[in-house]
This record gives sequence, structure tokens and C-alpha cells, in this order.
Amino acid sequence: MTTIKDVAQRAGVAPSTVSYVLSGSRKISEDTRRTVQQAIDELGYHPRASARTLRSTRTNVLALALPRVAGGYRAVDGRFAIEISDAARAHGYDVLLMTAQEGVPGLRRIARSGQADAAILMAVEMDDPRIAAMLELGFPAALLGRSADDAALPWTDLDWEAAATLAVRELAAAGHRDIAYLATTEREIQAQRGYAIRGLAGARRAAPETGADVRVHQSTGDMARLARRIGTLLHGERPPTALVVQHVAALPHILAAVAAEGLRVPEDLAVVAVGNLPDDLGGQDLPRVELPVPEMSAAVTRLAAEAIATRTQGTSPTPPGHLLIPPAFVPGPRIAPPGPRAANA
Amino acid sequence: MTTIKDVAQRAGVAPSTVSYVLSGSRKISEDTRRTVQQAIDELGYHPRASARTLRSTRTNVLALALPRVAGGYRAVDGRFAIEISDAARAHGYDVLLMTAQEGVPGLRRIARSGQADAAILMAVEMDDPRIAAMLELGFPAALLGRSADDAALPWTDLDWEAAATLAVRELAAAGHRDIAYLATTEREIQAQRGYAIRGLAGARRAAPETGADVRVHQSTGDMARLARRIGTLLHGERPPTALVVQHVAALPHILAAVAAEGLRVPEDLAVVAVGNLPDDLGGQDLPRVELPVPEMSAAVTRLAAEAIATRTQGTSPTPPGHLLIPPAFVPGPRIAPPGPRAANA
DNA sequence: ACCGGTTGTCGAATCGATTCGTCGAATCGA
DNA sequence: TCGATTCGACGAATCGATTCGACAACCGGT
Repeated sequence: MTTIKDVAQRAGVAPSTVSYVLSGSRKISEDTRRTVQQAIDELGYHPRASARTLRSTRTNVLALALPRVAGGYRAVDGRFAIEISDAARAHGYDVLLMTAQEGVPGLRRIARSGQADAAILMAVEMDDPRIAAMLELGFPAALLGRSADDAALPWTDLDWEAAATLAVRELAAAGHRDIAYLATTEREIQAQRGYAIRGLAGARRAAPETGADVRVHQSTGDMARLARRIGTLLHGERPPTALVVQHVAALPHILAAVAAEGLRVPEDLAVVAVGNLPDDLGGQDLPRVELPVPEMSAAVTRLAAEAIATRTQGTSPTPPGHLLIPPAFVPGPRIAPPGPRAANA
Repeated sequence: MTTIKDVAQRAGVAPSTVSYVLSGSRKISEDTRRTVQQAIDELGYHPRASARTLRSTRTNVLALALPRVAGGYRAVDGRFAIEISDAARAHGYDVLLMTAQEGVPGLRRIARSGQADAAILMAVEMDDPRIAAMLELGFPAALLGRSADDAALPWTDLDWEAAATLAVRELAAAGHRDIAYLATTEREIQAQRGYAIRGLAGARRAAPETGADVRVHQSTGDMARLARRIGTLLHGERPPTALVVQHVAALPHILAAVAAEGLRVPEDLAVVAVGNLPDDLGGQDLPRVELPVPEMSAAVTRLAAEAIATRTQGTSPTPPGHLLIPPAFVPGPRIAPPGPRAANA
């Protein structure tokens, strides 16, 4: 293994000089700079991360806490991981992966052993124990998702409340008056996931705002029950002419259930999604309010980097930054107006 | 930050004694062991990873190289990342995430700066430049997927050739004589992905072995073209009574296209998948040859750990271990025999 | 010719844990 | 009681990079 001494020897200078060439923190004559650089290139020298970290107490690593796998694996989390990793590199950081299985003890271990400079917490819950742990440890952190106490740590999130409202508003604008809102699963709602709770709230708020009749239903992970539930909600009196789906992971099932009821999308039932479409949707595209994965990833990474910087400066009174991302509507295929079924009802 | 000195002081012993309590590499009296342990607990002491690494040249970190995002993001890769991360923890390792965007230079940087003890390479291609880089760097590595030169580094993979053959054989056993095999996309095949090439080979080998007429088709990422291609392949002379799909990511599209042709699954067309089903499949379950994600993750992690151990021992002549996992057939809904269409043809 | 001020480089201390050699105290046999 | 042996803990060197104080060499001004 080549060290800074090897480089120094080859270039005929002191190790400290090599260090200054690398960091640029002191003036070095152009001559020696070139000699040293050449020695570095010839030897293929890279500073040892451990030695650097030991001295400077900076790792240039972000810990990324992936969500709990309770409700199974969510495809979008993998995308977040990749996007965040690339964003981190752009800020000069590497990413250390932590699964939720390790939980708070895992984060504590990483923080105290100094393996990362900050943590990014995914799938934050309204009352998330990891937040208290980060504060107690004095460890910089940024949240992907908004918790109940949103002043404690920097966070970014889609404005789920606005997203739900927006979806309903678009349907109302197309003439729909009877709208069903299929929220996330009961499990997610009971777990107090922020996106679940706020989506629900946005859906409820949409009714008075648009004047439409918005009936809100919770979804379920049990696909057989979900199909039955959809059958029921489509056959009440004054059946809905439009459906908003926040439980996007189940969209294929849901569309299949709708088809099984003999309804065509969008002629008989307009469907709008809130959140990321699953990779594959039977060739169907839907109008939707999208989850801005790249923006959120970039934002949470930037917030983490800022949290590190401000801690280093000891500027504690600065309130942590936030970024509530406004929802954007992707028209996709134009929303159909209420179909013949509406006339029947 | 609490250091080993703080612990030593509190316990009234020398720092080296604390170190020996932690590592157990020398005999320590029960009395002092307890005193030291108590001090550690009270202070919540964790050894600094950087100091430890500097001294021992071991990081207890595995670098995980995620695949290139060329063909978009594949959901199964996220699952692998999580499974591998958990498996790594079980071996005492953390996982450093690297996206394909960083490529070989990224791996070189990690190896030379000593940020990881070994690398796990995902989505290995038949002729993968990363392999040469690892060998040149003398950096331990394990492959998820089998390359052309499979003696250079340890690897694990599903036996894709056997998997494809198995799927055809099961259909043949159910009485099917005219079978279509929809392989992976042209793009993957041209990129010389091992699973694509070997699946294709297995499908071709299945014809003579089973005596069935197996027609092999390549898939495409363009869903409109894919639908047309499926239409064509279903309407040749002697149309197939069964379909094997290796391009599982497109399954929802494919099933939709089949339905659009007026065919019911499985009554008119038996469908068997090779690989992991997408999270959601419109409520449909299919018989399939599964991709054993947990086994593969555990195996590749074990191989990486072994590669580290053998390098440390300097036992270079030991050939790297392999693990070719035999395919398993998951019956799911029983395969339907050839339907009325077969009689027509 | 001498002196204050730059400029560019060097040497040494430092970060925190590990590990080897050493050394005092306890134990045992003769 | 004394020397040999074992047991348990200590001190110091070490890993590789960073950083601060020091210090030559050079420059211009009086």
C-alpha cells in the first residue's frame, strides 16, 4: 500500500508538503506542486480514509436508514436509495446502508463509532423514535418524510395533503361530482405514517373545497379483501364516477378489480393516482400526482450536508431547514368526464 | 467524544487493558473485566472505527456495486441490496453503497482509500470490466451473477439455463407441445448479460430434450412493440398453447396483451414465469421458476467474507468458491393442459 | 550592510485503538 | 526461604494523514 511518505520520498519533499498539495490549504510553489502531483499519479496514490478521518473527525459518509420491511418491500425505496447515493456523491459523500432491522441501536452504533457524519432517515413516522435518538446523540440528520415534530430536524417531503386535494380538484374540474378516494392501507394509517395521515386529511379537505362528494376508503394489503372492498364501493347508491388511488402499489390489483366489475377505465370510471406508478401497469398510463423522487433525494441530501456544516460551525441556534415540495399534476391521458353510469345513478 | 482513555481512567486501568477486554485476545482477571465493562456501559463507549481501521487495516465494510440504470430501475435490485445488507451485518460487516454511475473508477477509489474490505458486484456481465479492475487491484470481491470467466472470482448465480429448461419441461409434462419462450429484452441480450444469454441457451436446449416445439422470441422494453410482437407470435400457424416469460418485469403488459387477443390465462394459454414476479400482478398468481433472492444474497455475502479471510491468510492458490443455485419450480396454480385452441390448430 | 517582511517548505505533535515486550506480584515446589 | 514459573496489567511504539509553529531563503527599502 502506498502512503503519503512514499509519495513524499519520490517527489523529494516532506509528507506535509504532499498533504498541502492535496488540500490546497497552504501556498505551494508551482514547481513542487507539479512534481508532487506527478508522483501521486505515478503511484496511483489515494489517501487512506481511516487516517484522514482519525485526524479530522470527518468521514465523508452519510448513513442511509432504509425503512422497515413490515409491509413488504416497496420498490420506490430502492429508487430513493440509488438517487440519494448519486446525490451524495455529488456532495462528496459516500453512503452507508442501514436496514430498518438494525433500528435505533444500529444508528447509535454508527454515530458513536464515527462511521458517518450524518444520517438520512427514510420512511419517517409521525412519532419516530429515531428522531429522539439523533437529537440525544447530537448527530446531524435529515428526514425523508415529515414527522409530527417538524421543527426538531431538517426534513423534506411531498406535500401529501395538497397532493390528495389536487387529485380530487382535477377530477372535479373535469366534471366529476361523485369521487371515491382509496387511501393507503389501514396498517400504514395505524402506524401513523406521515404520508398516510396527511393524504387522508387532504382527501377529506377536498370535499368542502370542491363541492364534490368525496368518499374516503382505506385500503388493505390483503388483495382478496381489497377486491371485495372495491366491488362494494363501486356499487353503493350514487356510485362514484371517479377514483383516486393513493395505494399505488396495489394499482394493478385495483384496476383488475375494476375491470372485473365490468367497468372500463376511463370511460366508466376515471382513475387518478397519487404517488409513483408501479414500474409496470399492464400498458396503462394514468393521470397522476407524482412523487418527485429525484427532487426529494437531492433535497434530503443537501439538508444532511448542511446539517453537518452547521454543526461543525457550532451554529446551533439556526433552525433546521425544511422543504415541503408542492405536488405536480401529470395529465397523462386526459381525464374523461363522467360517463353514462353517472346518468344512470 | 469518549475514547478508550476515558474508559481506562474511569475503570482505573491502562488503555491497553480496556482494549484487551474488548478483543479478548489476552487473559484478563474477572474483576477488572467487570470493572472495565461497567465503565464502558456507563459511558456508552464505542471504539472509533477510523482508529481501529488505521491500526488493523480492516474496515468491516463491504462495498456493494449496484447495477447500471440503463434499462431503468429494476425493483428486484433494491431487494437484493436490503437482503445483502442484512446478511452482511450477520457477518459483522456494514455495507457501502455504490451506484453503477461511479463505475470502475469508483471501485478503485474505495479500494485504494481503504474504505472497504471487499466488493460485491451486482448484475455482472459476461465480460465485465470491473472483474479485471478487482484482480488488478488485488481487491477481494464476490459476484452476483456469473461472468464468462467464472474461475477468476467467486460468484453465485441462479442456474438460468436449467431454469429455462425446467419451465419448458413442466409445460411439456402437462401435455403442451407448442411452446413459446419469451426471453429477456434485446438490449439485455446484446449487453451480454449472463442471465439473458444463459436463459436463451436453456430455452433452446429444452426443445430437443422435451420433444416439444419451442419457439424462442426476444422481448423489448418498448411496450407498444411488445404487444404487437405478442399478437404476432400468438397467431402463427400452430399457435402455442403455452408461454414461458423470462422478461418478468413486463408481465403485466404481456398478460394485458394476451387478454387483448381474446385469450384467457390459463384456459387458452398456459403461462409460466422465469424469475421474480413483479410485486403486483393484478391479483394473478402464476406458476414459476423463482429467483432465490435470499439464498443468493446470503451466498454472495459469505463468498465475500471468505475472500477477505483467504486474502488475509495469504492463501492465494485456493481457487475461489462458486455457488450455482439449481432452479426450483413453484407450482402456484396448477398448469392447465392444452386448451381447445390446440384442437383448432 | 542591515533589517522587517514574505514565501515556501520542513519537522513534530496529534487523532484513538491495537499489540508486543516487559515487569511486578502471586504461586508453587524443593 | 528461595528461585522458578505463571498470571495479569502496564507502557510505548505504531498505523497514515493533517496542521501548526518554526525557519531558511529571498526581497526591497533605508
